[in-house]
Amino acid sequence: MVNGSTRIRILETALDLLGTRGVGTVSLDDIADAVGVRKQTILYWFKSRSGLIDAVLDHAADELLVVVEAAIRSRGDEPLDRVDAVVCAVFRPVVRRPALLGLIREVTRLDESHINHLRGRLSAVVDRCVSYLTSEMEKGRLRTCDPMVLAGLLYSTVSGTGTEPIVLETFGWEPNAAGLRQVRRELRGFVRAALQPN
Amino acid sequence: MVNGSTRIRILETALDLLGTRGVGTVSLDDIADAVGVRKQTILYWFKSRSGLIDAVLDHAADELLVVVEAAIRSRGDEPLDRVDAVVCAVFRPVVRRPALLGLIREVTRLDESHINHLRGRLSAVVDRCVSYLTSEMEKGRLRTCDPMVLAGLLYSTVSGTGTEPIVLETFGWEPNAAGLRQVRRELRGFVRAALQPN
DNA sequence: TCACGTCTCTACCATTTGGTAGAGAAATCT
DNA sequence: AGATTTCTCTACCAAATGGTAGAGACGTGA
Repeated sequence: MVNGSTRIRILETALDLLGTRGVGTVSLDDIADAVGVRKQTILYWFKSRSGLIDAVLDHAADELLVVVEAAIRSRGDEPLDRVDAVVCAVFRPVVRRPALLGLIREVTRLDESHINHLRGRLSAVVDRCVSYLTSEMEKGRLRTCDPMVLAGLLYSTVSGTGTEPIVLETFGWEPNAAGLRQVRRELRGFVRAALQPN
Repeated sequence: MVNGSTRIRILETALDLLGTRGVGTVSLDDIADAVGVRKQTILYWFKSRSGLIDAVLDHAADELLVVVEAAIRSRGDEPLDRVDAVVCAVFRPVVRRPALLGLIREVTRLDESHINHLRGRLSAVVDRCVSYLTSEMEKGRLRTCDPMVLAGLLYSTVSGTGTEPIVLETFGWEPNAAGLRQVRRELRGFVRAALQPN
């Protein structure tokens, strides 16, 4: 069944292009060229540019949810280890698929319908993370603070790390694998130090 | 002298639009409409769209440099207070001018020449921050870690906070002044905890 | 008054955009 | 074999884009 194959290729390519170059600067022709088909092939599989974007957002959400869900379930009882695992999980796309967090960030540029679409997909995991942080704080096993704000801060730190390579090069960061490993190491230390119960 | 007034209005408006909606999704006509002139008036003041963008980047860099420079010089000797002051300084545009950090983030979408342009403007402050962190770490007054990476992490945290409002609403953040104050409070606590010398 | 620089306008252009119409190849079903 | 569905193509369109050409309004100095 050749079915699906083209559709998937379009989705993957669109995710990469939209995520790295921005929703506004990528045309259907750009995506079609990268896939190796004509624009009309894209419009056969997706009813419009907007429909394609929704599908790509879904695709991105799926990819992110899988790794985060796995990380939430992993490891032992110690909350610092567990937070660490989730941070590493969200950090993984920074290395392997820089476009992913970039695309999610792009949601700010889209209209209400796309926003709600993505929000619906992500809210479950977010809620889970927040309520986990809450319960561990109540037990005194994490530094006490606002868990929603903390979760958001953690996310924007990781997300910024992956989506502003150019700005961060100004800080002297090396945009290669070794540099990213170094960043991840420091980030984990940073988060651990920040969450240590008082 | 009416001179300059129109030019400045274009710069300010362009900064807001480009920063909030993204470089790719804002046309000269959009900017002209917002200013209340015709597109050709913009092209009288700036030789092309690309020239306008460079000028806007300069404008943004100026605005950011002023507040950061002031913060670096401020307050006493205690490094945690000083870092706190700089974080607050960079956080201020998040509240008063959300477009500013958004625009700087957009540099990732631009081409080499714009990138180098902005980098040249920002590198001095960045260097200053990094060498300050280095010297305080050597004195054992901050938790020891890689100062370049730390500076970058701090920046991406603040920047993410200001440029991903939509994503962060998913975390339950309130996008109003009170909500932002709360975020800033937590952020400062987070940074302080993370930098405490061991 | 006249010339000149400043500032904004209307009118236009080539290119690119998202999207439509519909035909042709090829597999699949009956 | 004939009919139908799946998939990709060429050809086109109206709208929007960045940019050019050039004229008109306006004040200022000689």
